[in-house]
Amino acid sequence: MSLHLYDTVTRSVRPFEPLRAGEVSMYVCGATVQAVPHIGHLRSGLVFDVLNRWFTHHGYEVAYVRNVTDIDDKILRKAAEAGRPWWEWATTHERAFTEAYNTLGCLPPSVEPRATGHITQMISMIGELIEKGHAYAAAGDVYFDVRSLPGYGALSGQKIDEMTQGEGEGAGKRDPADFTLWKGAKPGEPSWGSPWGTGRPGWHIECSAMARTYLGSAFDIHGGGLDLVFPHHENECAQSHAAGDPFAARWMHHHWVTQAGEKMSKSLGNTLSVPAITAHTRPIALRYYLIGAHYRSPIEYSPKALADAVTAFERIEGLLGRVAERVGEVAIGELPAEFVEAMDDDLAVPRALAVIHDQVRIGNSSLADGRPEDALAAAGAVRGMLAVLGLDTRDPRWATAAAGDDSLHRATDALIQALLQQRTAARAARNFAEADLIRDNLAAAGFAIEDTSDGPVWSVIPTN
RNA sequence: GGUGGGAUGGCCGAGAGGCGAGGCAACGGCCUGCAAAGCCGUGUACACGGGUUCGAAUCCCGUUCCCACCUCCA
Repeated sequence: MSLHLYDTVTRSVRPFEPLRAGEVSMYVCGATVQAVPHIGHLRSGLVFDVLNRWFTHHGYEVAYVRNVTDIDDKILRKAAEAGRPWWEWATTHERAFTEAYNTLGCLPPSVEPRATGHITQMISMIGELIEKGHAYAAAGDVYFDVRSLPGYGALSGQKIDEMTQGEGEGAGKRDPADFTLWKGAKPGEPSWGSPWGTGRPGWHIECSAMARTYLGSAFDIHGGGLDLVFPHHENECAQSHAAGDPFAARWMHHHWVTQAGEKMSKSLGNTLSVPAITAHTRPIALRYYLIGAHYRSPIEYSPKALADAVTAFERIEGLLGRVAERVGEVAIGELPAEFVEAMDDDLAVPRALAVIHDQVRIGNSSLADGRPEDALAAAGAVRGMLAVLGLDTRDPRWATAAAGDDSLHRATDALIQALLQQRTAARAARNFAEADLIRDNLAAAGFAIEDTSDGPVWSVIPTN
């Protein structure tokens, strides 16, 4: 089966066919940089990172745009509360997001355009909308005329007359459902010049303008969190269609991270930052955890679930380490067919992980049964699968101080081998008290010892 | 009020008419001086009530409960 992906518009999984052969264009709504990121935000980055990697695996040239909303009401308000310039506030938090994405191994997008860098494009698009009769200026603001576009509401399944309300009052608004394209300047707020007076852009127009700038009027995929379907994506879609752009060929939305059944969000105060977790859990294991559920299912966060995931990942690492130690270098191998099939089926990562664990068991059995070549093959497949998910333990980005430095490793190994020789001698003399003392001392220092049929093997105990 | 998504064994989490995904935990066994790791084995799970069917966790009808979006939100 070829690559199939779920499309929010048709509410079904359908084959993926790129607009241009061999290329994928993808626009993802990134962060509004008003606060530090929590693991829910990172899940978003992770979902599209895995998709991006999978496209690359299929040989596509991917144009991946993830925007940064660096001007909005909350940024202005929070910066003011903190007594800091809004641009500094935005930059500080953008940096925090970048760091968190990097920590979890997200490959950087092709471009990360900022809203404030594209005011010109937004103004010209708003001009087009007014010209075409889909927008109107009123009292320094410009609104999109929702009733002027017949298909409005198709993406989210909303009907204008059955909605609770629009985005709120607004002086010259014709319909409560109309939304703001341009906000007239208020004293003390940043503003830019425009044909309708000084002001700043509304939220939705930035994505329409930036998607067009980088991906053209038509592109393959538009993605984001489920909560963006309405109003954000509905409105983007409306603007771009009204301006004459075919816009996104399909839409993908991921679920979020919940705690006690509720969505993790700033306003609920049930937020968990990335540093708060990486203080006790290795980033690669956190990535394994956050990637492990299907992207359209919620992840119910709990420390227990995270700890279980860490243990499960250590099982995978265990095989890789064991084979490397006892057989030899594990190269990145071919992907098993079932793995490819799972990934092609709307990114069924849970099933893909099951394939990894099956191979881990095969590898371990092979090792136990004395079939090193089979073990090496299984480990290679495992490494290949991990690599495509961004979980390759050998990728330099995950390197830790202990494992990353070759000379340090050699020195450590020499010391430990000397101790292990003493222990082996003690065991041969059936002096188990001494043998166990050596093992206990090494454990206290952070090294695990395993007695295998090939002799003792040491490893660093992960600090999570 | 409108629109979506859910409820799966002790826990997490897939699946979507027949063959018990996978992980974690537990228990038994093998291996081991003891460990650790690993391997083998052990579960009659699908919110509830009806129905369709040779067969339903999966389809249909009804019920209960939960969550989200319709205001900013990944």
